[in-house]
Amino acid sequence: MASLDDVAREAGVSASTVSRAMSRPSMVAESTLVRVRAAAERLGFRVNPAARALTTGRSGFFALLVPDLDNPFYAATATAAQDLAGESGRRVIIAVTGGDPDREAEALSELESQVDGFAVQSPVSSAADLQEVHRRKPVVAINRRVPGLTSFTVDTPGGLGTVYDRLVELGHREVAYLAGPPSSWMDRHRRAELVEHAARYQLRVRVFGPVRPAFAEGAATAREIADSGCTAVLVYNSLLLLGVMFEFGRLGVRVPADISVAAADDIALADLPGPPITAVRTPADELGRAAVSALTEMVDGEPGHRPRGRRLPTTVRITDSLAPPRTA
Amino acid sequence: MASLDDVAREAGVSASTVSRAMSRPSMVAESTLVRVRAAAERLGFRVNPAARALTTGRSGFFALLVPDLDNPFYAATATAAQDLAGESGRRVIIAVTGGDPDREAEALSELESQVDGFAVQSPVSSAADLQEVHRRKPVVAINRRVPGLTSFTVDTPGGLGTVYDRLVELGHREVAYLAGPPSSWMDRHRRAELVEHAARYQLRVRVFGPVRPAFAEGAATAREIADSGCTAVLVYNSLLLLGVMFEFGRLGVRVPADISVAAADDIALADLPGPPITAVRTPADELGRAAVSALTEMVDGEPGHRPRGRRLPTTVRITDSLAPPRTA
DNA sequence: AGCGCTTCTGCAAGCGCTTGCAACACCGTA
DNA sequence: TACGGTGTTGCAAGCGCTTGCAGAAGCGCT
Repeated sequence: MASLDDVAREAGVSASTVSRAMSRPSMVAESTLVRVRAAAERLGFRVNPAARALTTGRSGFFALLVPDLDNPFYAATATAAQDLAGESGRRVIIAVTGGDPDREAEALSELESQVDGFAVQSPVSSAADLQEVHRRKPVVAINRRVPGLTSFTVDTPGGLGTVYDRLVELGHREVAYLAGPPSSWMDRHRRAELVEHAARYQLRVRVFGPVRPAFAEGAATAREIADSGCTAVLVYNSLLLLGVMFEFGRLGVRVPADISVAAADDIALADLPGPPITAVRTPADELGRAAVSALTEMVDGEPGHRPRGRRLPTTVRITDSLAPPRTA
Repeated sequence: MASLDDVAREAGVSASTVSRAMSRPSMVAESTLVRVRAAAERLGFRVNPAARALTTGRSGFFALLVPDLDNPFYAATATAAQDLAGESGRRVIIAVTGGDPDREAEALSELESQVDGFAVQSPVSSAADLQEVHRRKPVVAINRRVPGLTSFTVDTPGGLGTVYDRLVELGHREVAYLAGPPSSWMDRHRRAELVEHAARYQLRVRVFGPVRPAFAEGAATAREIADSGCTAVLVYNSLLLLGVMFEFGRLGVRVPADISVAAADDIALADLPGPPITAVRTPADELGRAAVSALTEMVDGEPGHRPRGRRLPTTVRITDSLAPPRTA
């Protein structure tokens, strides 16, 4: 593999000039630039990122920690993050933590010297630990608000509020909530919202789960929900809801005639044929992009600067998957 | 961040000794080792991978190129690959290519200097291009046999054969195949198998799709399949099949009374409640592990060595999702 | 002609680590 | 006692790049 020196020799200039031609072309005379580029081309030269990282202290990597990859929500975030990072010539290293605090901590410490910043999706570490890392490398939190860190969340509770309202309006009194993983900050948040609403409107809420947010888990819980007498069910995420509905189909439970359904995200529901399903649309990709762009800002901007976090708004799609309760 | 030198000073030895204590402890006297380790601990020292990469030419990264992350099959491969790589202290960089030859080529060339080897899942590049890269960095192919490269595939066609046999035995004459993405070598392979079987048994096969292997796409095609008069349907992957069955449920099409179903992988079907579904179980995780272990072998072993590829066997689960055709 | 500028380039040090080589101590053996 | 090992350590070079500094041109001005 050709090195800077090889190119320098080939182009008849010094290595420094080649280096500058590569990373700060504006510092180099047009004519030299052309010569250097030609030489580089001829030799098939590519800068060695490890060497560059060594001198600059920047690796060109961001790390994205995700609980798992099976969840399409995370997959979407990851994909979007990669794409945006690519635009500034960076890569995103995805580390799967399984939602396990130990693995998350391990990934953080292990990657600390290899990346320029962290985006932690649904972090399970303590705020203190995250802040600690943040003292050395930019850290942004996704899907959970962490004091002291730039955080991006989604206003799912707000969106769900709209759904509850509609349910109340339709006359539902007995509503099921199928909960996601207990480690999820988001899920806890939503349940709090639920309880509050319940109190306000004299809804009775029955919580099912918690479960892994997987299709099969949804399917496995469907019967229990159907038998519970609840006239509507809200589900932690769309994949789970598909599982639930899948099983409803097999059990002969009709939506919405027998039971109303809604999900807290929209990912897997997006292109479904037939009558649309009530969902709180959560911009997973935007979450990924926001995180990367915040990291980029921190790395490229002046040292102390910490971009503002945001709570991304959701849009709620109310459809005929919500109907008056059977007995009403 | 503490460096080797800092530790050396702290422990009262030379930097070389610290280096050896870190990477080849057996070369260092027990007593020194203890001292060095204590010093390192005290200073919170971690070796700088970029610096190490610079001298050794090894980054400790493998790259895994996948078409997309939404497909649970790929997600499973990726997760397994990461886990195994972790055992030898390596990381897997996941690059999403979208199944696009250009992006695949770009990822290959961009990552070439940053990783110790490539695992390319369902490669779409030409064999020549892949071999070219392989001349400089180990490359293993997953899900496609590439001459000159260690390749790992799954014997899905073989498994499907068993399913066909069973269908014929049950009296089916008109079978649907819902095809996956046209870029998929595997899919082409399966269709070839299908045609061959069809000829041999006087089956009539109707191909639907190709479609993206996503739940919604399956659901979208379900009606067409149901209306086609086929008495059985084989589906490219399990996620698609779930989509199909989901819609069947809504359409009132009963499985297996109205139509028999089977899928070419088992991922999303695994923990489903209720009567199991006929599937060719494809060991996605094993694929990921095999690839990583081959790469490891090439990197750690002697230069010219190229591990043998394998075609992983599938196990077929025949269940009551296959039944005699309605009209039979 | 001489001055201060700006623009471009090269020198050389250094990023943090690995590793071939040589130095040294210490051992058992001849 | 002298010798070849063996085991342990340090020296120093070097991996490929970046960057502060200073020198060399070239410029428009007075």
